[in-house]
Amino acid sequence: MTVPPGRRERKKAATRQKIADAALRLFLERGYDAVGIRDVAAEADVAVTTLFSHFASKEALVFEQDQDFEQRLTRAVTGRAPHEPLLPALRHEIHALVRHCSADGSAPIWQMIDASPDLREYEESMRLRHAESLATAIAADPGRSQTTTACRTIARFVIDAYALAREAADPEAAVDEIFRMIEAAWEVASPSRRT
Amino acid sequence: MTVPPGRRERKKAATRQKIADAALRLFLERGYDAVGIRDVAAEADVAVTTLFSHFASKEALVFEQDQDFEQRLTRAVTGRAPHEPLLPALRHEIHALVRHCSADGSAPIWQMIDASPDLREYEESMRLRHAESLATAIAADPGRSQTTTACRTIARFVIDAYALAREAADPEAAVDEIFRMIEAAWEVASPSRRT
DNA sequence: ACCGTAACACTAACCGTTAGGGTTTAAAAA
DNA sequence: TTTTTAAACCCTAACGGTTAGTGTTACGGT
Repeated sequence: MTVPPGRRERKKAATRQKIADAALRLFLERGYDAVGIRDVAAEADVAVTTLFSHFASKEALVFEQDQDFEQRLTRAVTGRAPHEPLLPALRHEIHALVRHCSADGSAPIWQMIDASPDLREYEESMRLRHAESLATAIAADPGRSQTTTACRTIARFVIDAYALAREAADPEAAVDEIFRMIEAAWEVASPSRRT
Repeated sequence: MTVPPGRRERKKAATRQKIADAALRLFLERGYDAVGIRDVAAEADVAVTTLFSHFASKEALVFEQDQDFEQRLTRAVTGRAPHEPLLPALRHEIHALVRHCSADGSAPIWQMIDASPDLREYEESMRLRHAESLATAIAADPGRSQTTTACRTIARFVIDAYALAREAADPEAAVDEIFRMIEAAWEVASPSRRT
């Protein structure tokens, strides 16, 4: 699996990128709704069926770069220092993600997403999937004694923090505010510390 | 507005009901995906355009009875006894809602929903809307000093409780467990009580 | 050199949804 | 009552995302 990728895989990746680039360009130029799948395919000079073999849906074209969101979250859990507490690590990661989406040169993209109900809905159900894998990561954390339900709950709360902070007037402050609430929730879910 | 509804409105309501009934019958018989909009319209003996003048989408046909979900939540907040605490009232309501969906004769419906990604996605974005109006209701509660962000956060958490409990092995116990966490989160969001 | 198959193309369709335009009929205005 | 308005309905046709069916090309392993 670590062999240098052959010409075939490179071509495939190039095609995928070509499609994603064409899509993003057209979407930003004319607006998401005003661009059809057939337009994107034509711009990228591929067949419609090819486009759909690379992307599962029109919405997926927009969230192409966002696959690492899930990884970053789970790694914030699994890849942290031995005795580093869980929630501050997650808070730090959410901070970074919020900053990445609001300050970056990717601002017009998020503007477009916020303007389209389809895209917002798609994003939300992405987040739900992310919450599930985050819950799994949390549940697998060594030395935990929380129930499965508690882990899934906290995972959802963390995803909520991201979603709510993005819409807040001061996103960074909102992350901190919500995480204070999450920490409290996490505390009472720990059967280890009795009052 | 309290006048007896005229013939016109009665006919309209009857048509709507006829469509909803036909849809549910076909969906349960053949499965949601296997039934097309044109099938439903034919079964209800109306035109496709008529169907869409009563229901915004195919998914909406399934959640027809579920419009009061939103109202029940906001009323649990706005319509409770003067000094009754907020969260126990919400917990009680969520308990009722969870019971209603899992025990009832509506079990096959929820089975169908859980089996269809489209329907799950639709439900989730419904819940988001519900969370928003719940947040508004909470923010409008007299004697509150929480921030807008805190109110929206708690509203989301409550909706999460519903969603997570429905998927848990013991839904009722899950509601209680999650609400313990929500209560803790709500506590730290209150600037009124200093440690 | 050869074969299996992954990547891509083309056509044609399916399905949810909407626009356009027309008919009936309940209800409000005259 | 008569007239007028408009809501509810119907039909046809289409649009746009998505998929099935069927080939064709060319890379990669043998």
